[in-house]
Amino acid sequence: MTEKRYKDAFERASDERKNLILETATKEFASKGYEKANINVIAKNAGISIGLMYKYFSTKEDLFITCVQHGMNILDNALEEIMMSDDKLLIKAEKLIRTTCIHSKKNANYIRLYNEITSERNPMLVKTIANEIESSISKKYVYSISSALKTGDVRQDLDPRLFAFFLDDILLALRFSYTCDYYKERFEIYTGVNVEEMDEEAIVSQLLKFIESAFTFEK
Amino acid sequence: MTEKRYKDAFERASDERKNLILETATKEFASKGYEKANINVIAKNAGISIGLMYKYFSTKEDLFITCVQHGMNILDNALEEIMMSDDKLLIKAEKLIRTTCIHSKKNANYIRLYNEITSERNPMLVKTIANEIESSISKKYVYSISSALKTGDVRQDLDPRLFAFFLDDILLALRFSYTCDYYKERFEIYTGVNVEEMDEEAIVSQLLKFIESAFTFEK
Amino acid sequence: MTEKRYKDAFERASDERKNLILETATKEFASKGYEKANINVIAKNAGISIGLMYKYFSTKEDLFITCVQHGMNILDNALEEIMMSDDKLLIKAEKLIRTTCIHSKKNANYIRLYNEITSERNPMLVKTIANEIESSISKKYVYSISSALKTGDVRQDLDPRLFAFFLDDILLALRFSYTCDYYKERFEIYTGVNVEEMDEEAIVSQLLKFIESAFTFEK
Amino acid sequence: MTEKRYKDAFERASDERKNLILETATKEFASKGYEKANINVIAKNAGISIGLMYKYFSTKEDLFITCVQHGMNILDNALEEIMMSDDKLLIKAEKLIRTTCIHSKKNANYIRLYNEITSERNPMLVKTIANEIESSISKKYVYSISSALKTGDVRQDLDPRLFAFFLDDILLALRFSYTCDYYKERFEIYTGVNVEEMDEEAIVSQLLKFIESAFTFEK
DNA sequence: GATGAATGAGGTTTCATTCAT
DNA sequence: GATGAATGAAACCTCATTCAT
Repeated sequence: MTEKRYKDAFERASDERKNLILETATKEFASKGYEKANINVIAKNAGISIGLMYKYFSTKEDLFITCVQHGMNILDNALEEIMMSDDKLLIKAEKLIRTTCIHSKKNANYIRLYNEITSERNPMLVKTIANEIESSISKKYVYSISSALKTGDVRQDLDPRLFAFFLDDILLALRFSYTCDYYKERFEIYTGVNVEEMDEEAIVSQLLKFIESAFTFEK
Repeated sequence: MTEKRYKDAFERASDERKNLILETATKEFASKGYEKANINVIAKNAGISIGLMYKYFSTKEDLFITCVQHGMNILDNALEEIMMSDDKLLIKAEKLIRTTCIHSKKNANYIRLYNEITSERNPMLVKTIANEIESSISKKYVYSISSALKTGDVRQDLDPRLFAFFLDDILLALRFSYTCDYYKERFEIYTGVNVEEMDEEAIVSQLLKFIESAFTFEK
Repeated sequence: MTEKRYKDAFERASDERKNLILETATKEFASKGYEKANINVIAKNAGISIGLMYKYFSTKEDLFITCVQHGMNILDNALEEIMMSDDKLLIKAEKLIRTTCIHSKKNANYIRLYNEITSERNPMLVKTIANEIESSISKKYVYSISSALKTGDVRQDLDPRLFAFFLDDILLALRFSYTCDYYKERFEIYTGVNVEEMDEEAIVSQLLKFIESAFTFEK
Repeated sequence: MTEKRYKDAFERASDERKNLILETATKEFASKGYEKANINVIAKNAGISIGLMYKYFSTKEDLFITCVQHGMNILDNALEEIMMSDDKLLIKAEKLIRTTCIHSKKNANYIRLYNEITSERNPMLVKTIANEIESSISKKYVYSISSALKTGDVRQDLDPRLFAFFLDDILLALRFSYTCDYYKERFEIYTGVNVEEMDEEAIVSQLLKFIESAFTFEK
């Protein structure tokens, strides 16, 4: 489903090499940003020649996109299990929040790439990437909420798609708050505490309250 | 309070010129991104020489920051009135949502700059900017929620700062959904409808439900 | 005799202003070098507008040359008295050395300009400046040595002009050693001591020996 | 011992190319001066792209310093043989003078760079370069004079380091007189004759007299 | 498959000088 | 006499991409 942006030669490379290249590139893109990241530097740090790099990826953009897709898969797998379970919505929500926190800390660089993509201007590219990244997750959200609607576990006057959207807005901001300098500072400004020093339980419990009420209350 | 990033010469320029420069620059930054924006092009489009541009701003970065600050002031003013009123929290929330929608459409380019800043890597700069942008708004939120806490208008077990944070997360995503290509696509993926074609009332009413419940429900 | 490189308007300015401009400019040229010195900065530091600066001097070069000429006059006056006295050559030499040391410390910036001129590439300009600077001094040297030749105070087989040249070579190096970073370091490398910390008497006495022998010994 | 200012890639280039680049650059620096020299022009004249130039040298400054070091090595080699011989001091002196004249004519551009360095303002850089250039030569001088002191070939009351300094002052001025416009003019003003047309023997014999006396005479 | 030398367009920034007021 | 806003050419340096080996 996701369009591949690497050449066949990359597929033929050893897993070790593939991972090394992707990790090295992700690190560079995450720390410098797309424009300032340097493909020649990435190649050197990954221990391959620039020529070989271009045997693997046609352009800088393709390398970047491949990194993004790779990160997206990791996130998707982490959520897959949670969302496909038979748990009630609020149980899922709690798992979702905890997983979001843990995953964001562990895969900080991929989240940073995600934020980077977010300000990309190439409309065609953006459309493609957004679909690759968001479709899968949004479907899981909407599916779970719709199921809860049918079982009467949530208020009946909610629009599942918009509520899924609002929910993800908060989780998205949380992810960025754990990983991107600007959002980290924003988090501290709002809460008065540095994310890294904040008690994770406080976030979980408060956010759970916020969501639980939002989804279940009905006048 | 916000540190100025323009030179005295810029202050001495006519209001007309100041606005033209800021608007031209904002347009360029918003459409190309910081790195790809071209100062020479901005100067030409603003009808001044590049030399004069550098009499007004020491660096490309300073010009960018000044644009961001300018956009932030506009947003801040728009919210000032709402947040400082005596309205109850939910009335404020409704006004807030509507204003966010309207303002985002009208000042799309400034919101785009905001998103751009968000992926900046210079930690010092980011810290400064984040404070300039977020402090004022966050204080308004927290103040309003805290007031509502005292008057008993909202549930007593909420943490005003975290709830303010969650609230702004959604409004932030909404702003970006109106203005940035990636978020536009994301919005459509979630809701099935293009933001520009969506009935604004649907957003307002659903988001209001979401917020109202989140803030007022208590087991 | 020295061609003036300032405009009439400069002459009409008050002495205070003239001195301030020349000193400010000399300082800038001495510390940054001709190319990197900034006329706009000089004007600002001298408390006049750049427009007025150009009413006083047609070009940056003219301002520079005027500074050089000014410094040269100061040096020339310091030597005038010594060289025109009736003292014997070696007495003159001693006074010359001492004066060179003192003057160099006091007028460091002018000496630095002198060194700067020395690497100028405009052949016409160089010719003019060299004549303005060197003619007067060289004549004094040659005259003094020639006199000493006639009175039999020095060896009869010396060429007064070449010996004057050799003598000035050393004094020139001494001047630069007191004022220019490179020559300061060179001095320390040769002598093992920083010029500023060296006992001036050591220099005087050794150089006097050097010169005395050179001029008076004959097989 | 001298710190290298070129990148590894430069070392890997062919000797022919290395020489061509250094000579082309030296020519440009010598004729225009450091500031006005144009790297793009140097690259073009050396027949390589500007990009490759920057693969060889990180900055304009590094290219310049490398040229200076290269010139210094040539000079150092020329003096090595003379100074390390068993000749008596005055024999060495004669060879030194002749070699200085010949070398200066043949390597005029390198001497010009030397003069250029002399007015550099970066104190750190100047210190480094001065040591790279002067240490080797000064040691040779001081060693030779000290030896002569022990064998009783020179006056016993001289300070070998200061006398070495005075000696080099004159040779330095001679080098510049052969190569730099300003010093050429100065030479002519002092001697009445253009350096290029002057009988080299006159210089050698007079300077030898000057030095011989200075070093051997004792009251 | 793998290398890395080579390219060159393009962008930020500086500053001497002009000129209308 | 005095101002300072305005100009714009020019230079250093970066880096994605190619291609011969």
